[in-house]
Amino acid sequence: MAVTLAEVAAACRVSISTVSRALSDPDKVNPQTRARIERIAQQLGYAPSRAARSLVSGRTDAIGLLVPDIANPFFPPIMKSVLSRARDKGYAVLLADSDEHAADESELARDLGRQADGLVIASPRTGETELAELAAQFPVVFVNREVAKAENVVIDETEGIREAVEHLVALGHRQICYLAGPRRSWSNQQRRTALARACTELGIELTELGPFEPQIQAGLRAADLAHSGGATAVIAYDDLIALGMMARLTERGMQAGREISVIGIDDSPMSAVAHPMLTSIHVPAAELGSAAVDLLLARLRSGESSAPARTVRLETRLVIRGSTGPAPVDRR
Amino acid sequence: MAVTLAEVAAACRVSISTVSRALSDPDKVNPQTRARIERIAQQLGYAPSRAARSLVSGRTDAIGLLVPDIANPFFPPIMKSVLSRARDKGYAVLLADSDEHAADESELARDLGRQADGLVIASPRTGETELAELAAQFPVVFVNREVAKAENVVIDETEGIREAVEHLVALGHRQICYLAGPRRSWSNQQRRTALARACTELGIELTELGPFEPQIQAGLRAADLAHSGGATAVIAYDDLIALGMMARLTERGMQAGREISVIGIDDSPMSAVAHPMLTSIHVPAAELGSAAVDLLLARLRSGESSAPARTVRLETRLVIRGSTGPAPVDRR
DNA sequence: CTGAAAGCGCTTACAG
DNA sequence: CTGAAAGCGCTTACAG
Repeated sequence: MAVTLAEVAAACRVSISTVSRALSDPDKVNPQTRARIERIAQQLGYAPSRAARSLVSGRTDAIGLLVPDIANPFFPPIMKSVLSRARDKGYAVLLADSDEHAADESELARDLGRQADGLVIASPRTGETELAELAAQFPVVFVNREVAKAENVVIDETEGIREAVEHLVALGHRQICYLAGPRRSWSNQQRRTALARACTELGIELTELGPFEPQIQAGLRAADLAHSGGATAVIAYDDLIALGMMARLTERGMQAGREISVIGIDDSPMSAVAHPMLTSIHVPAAELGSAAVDLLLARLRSGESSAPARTVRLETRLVIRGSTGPAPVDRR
Repeated sequence: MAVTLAEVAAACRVSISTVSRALSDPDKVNPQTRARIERIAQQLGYAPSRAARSLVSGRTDAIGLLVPDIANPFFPPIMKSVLSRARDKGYAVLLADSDEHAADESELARDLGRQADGLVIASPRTGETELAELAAQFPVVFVNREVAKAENVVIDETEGIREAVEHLVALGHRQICYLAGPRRSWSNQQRRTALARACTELGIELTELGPFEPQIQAGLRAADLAHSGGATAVIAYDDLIALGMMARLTERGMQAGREISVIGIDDSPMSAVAHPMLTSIHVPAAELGSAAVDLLLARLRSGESSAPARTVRLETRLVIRGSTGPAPVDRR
């Protein structure tokens, strides 16, 4: 079917080796014959067999990307930057989605790992031990989770969360409710810890509801719970929960920023759709993806063991919009 | 590094051929030795080299998926169903995103095609001729676009659009404005044609604005244009434009379903976030993806030429929510 | 600068 | 039922 090196060689009346060199290591070949070979290869529509090349090189020139849920708007921006960075560097991307099933992550990752040179695993829910095993087996970079001795790209929400709490305090809120994400989520732990510290330092009372799945549906449920609980301000685990909460408030004739203030985390593009627009903690999604690819490729280049595992930490900041406002007087 | 057939063979004291057969064609091998081989292969953690297998079989067991923009919520549900169906059938998925650049599609598709057994291309913007060339070069299934002589899975919006127009007529609207999508978009053509016919048949006046990019931002712009144009109802090319329009209306103190009715197309999950919730034409995204994979694998199995190209057509229907309401009396 | 040859890890007729 | 051998399409020392 496809044109092979042998056919090009025959057409050029040179050996296979020469064609191979002319195409992949041009300096080692006479400029004139090289030019001729290149021309003829072009005419014949020669494209090297990936499988053959891979068999001898031991590389696949592909990386695997594992995500818990493509439909969660948090991930597409990360994925897009992974794709574009990978492509720039000559790598294809194999995709898998665990559909939020922690139990499937390991198997999916292993399958990907077998077909790729390395893996980028976003927001894994799997236990630390299992992830460490994965990282021992394949070159892996974790995104949005810090696994000991592995390479990670994480979000440092300390600053963004502190800004959020200060913002609420300035608006007169004295009690904040955290709408927790999945119990086993690493970033949920990070966020609640950062929040607890900020509240303590600023002398604010902190309560918690949840856990909630990172889905709009869960946010609807959260809204009624939070409101009946008497909170004047909530910070949600993510934008989806926050947006769901706002939708439910509106449905009940209330409005975020008036009866109750709502802050999300992620600052996904959807924030602009809600009314009022969602105040959210901005997470640099694009950098998350490109940093992950850079880290992974650096590791592949350095040949496994050499460099010590690194964790890249990206900053967050608060983006203020309409869903936060003064604490209502009667509830303050 | 990885365990090879030869190592397993040595450990079992049989030939490579026997190990190969025991593992991939068990019937051809003595049950007892087979059991022993399987056990030892397992112990050694043997996993066949994809590259080697691919080199002899000529297959990659991967399919390529090309999408114009992962961040557009229309695509993730389709992608998820492609991923899950492909996995069920033992195929990996290579992903590429053209970032809405029609000019890059062909090259991306060609690159994917070289590394996969076949391609699923969603909503391509490229010209018909070029797509036909692609389809001649690789096994391809187009999603959301009908390319002559190729395999396609498309949406038949006739029914959904007719329901939408009937719905608006019942609410007293007599003039509908279509917020057009990208000029070269195939589904934009489909939608405006279906809309024109429905309006003619129901004696409704149809105007058009645009083209607009399928993004929230474009919807904001569309809102002011549509409102100043005097329309009492709009049908947008997709949910993103519709949602952007609603956000802008709210910003200006108006509300969809009151001053102006808004209908989207796609019925993406985001529809539930807006207030009021968006009336939209439901598109069966999951079926779109699985049908595409089924069609592609059928083609791969049948070995190219045999079966004639098929087009699978999926039905749409209107989902009524709060963004449509009676035509305002003063403008009617 | 160029060619012959070995080898990457499998699968699969072909003998036995 | 099992083994020896050829071959899939490349790359890369090794000679010349």
